Amino acid sequence: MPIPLPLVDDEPQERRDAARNRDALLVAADALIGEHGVDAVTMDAVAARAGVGKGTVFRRFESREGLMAAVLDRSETAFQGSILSGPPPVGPGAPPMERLLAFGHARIRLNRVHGALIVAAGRAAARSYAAVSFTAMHMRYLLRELGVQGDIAFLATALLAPLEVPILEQQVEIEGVSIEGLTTSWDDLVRRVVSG
Amino acid sequence: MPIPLPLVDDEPQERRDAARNRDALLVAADALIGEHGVDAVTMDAVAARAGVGKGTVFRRFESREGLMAAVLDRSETAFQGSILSGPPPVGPGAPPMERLLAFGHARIRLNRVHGALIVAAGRAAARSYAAVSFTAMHMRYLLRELGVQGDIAFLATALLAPLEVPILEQQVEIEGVSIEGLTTSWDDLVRRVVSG
DNA sequence: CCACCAAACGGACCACAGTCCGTTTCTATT
DNA sequence: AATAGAAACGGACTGTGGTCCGTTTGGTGG
Repeated sequence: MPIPLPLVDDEPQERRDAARNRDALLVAADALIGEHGVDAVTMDAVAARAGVGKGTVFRRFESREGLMAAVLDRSETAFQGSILSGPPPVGPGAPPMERLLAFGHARIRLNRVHGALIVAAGRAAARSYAAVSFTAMHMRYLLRELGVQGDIAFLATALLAPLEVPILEQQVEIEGVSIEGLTTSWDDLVRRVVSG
Repeated sequence: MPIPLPLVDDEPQERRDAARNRDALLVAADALIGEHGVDAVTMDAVAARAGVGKGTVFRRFESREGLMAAVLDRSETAFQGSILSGPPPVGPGAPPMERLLAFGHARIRLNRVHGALIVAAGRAAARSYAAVSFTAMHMRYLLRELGVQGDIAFLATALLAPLEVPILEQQVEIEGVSIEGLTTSWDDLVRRVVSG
């Protein structure tokens, strides 16, 4: 009589149909976003495209934000991968200051590309795969490497804040700043904070 | 035959009933927010309370965000007043660095109090009485007074960004930072940026 | 005082996020 | 293979933001 051995896998394990539907929904959402843009994608449409009822969508993803966060997850995971094991200067191997600057540039580019999706994911993004906490953690790590004194956690937040989507949008769309201008200004900010 | 003389007042001037309704709607919204909190206030409820049709609400304020921005406007105008002509150190009279720090503290307090309303006003807040652009302008002015070199506009944005409502909320609600901790950390950030 | 009409009104109507609950499907157990 | 019960399903239903358009009203020129 083999005992179930609840090792790492303590989740009650998803039923086969549930897993299938989750995949189908993510594929459908991804496709619809690609075709019509994030803002035009409705939950009914996603459900219909995946061939499931609407209730199923909400059972799996809680809310529209939750679904968007799940879609976003793929690209965020890739981003994390490039930090953890990608080529320098974003990945390991470059000196901390170079990594820090490169990280910011990458984040700016990514936030410009996925802006609408990130906004649509809202606070659900923070809850799910913890994009927020991962980037903050990495930031704090780099600041520590650089020997920065003071409230590292807050300084990390403060350096990340101007890279947030709404602020980037304000700068680019309304004040007409270019991406290059943005990155060089951010570099300046980083140097001030680090050397301060 | 007197000519209409389109002086400063080039707006076509609001009709009497329209003005009355706009006031009634703002009063109703204010009251409902006070009674039930921002998130529980529906446009139907505001219309009913003001004794007008729903169409009228949207004619006046465009959207829910627009209405919230209009309600918010009062307190933002007061805030601006305290900067332009209030007592130091927020108002004029104190040395720039003191004013800058005091400004941040005031903004943090205000954003904590009006958080939900500010979020509900969303991007409409930026459009309307330009809370965003006013604070940014003031910030730039103070940085210039302090002789800061570099991209003043961006540095102003960067110092303002960690004071934004969602980031403040993240810090306070999730990371459990106290308001005092927040203000002293922000002070540190300011000193780094200014002296950098 | 009247007639005119642009502006404002109001509430039925629509679209979409999110809920509810009776029905179906999976899987563990025998 | 049969069965039971938990989990998942689906789609009708609800609440709310936002639109539309036929009706009313307030200002103006005669």
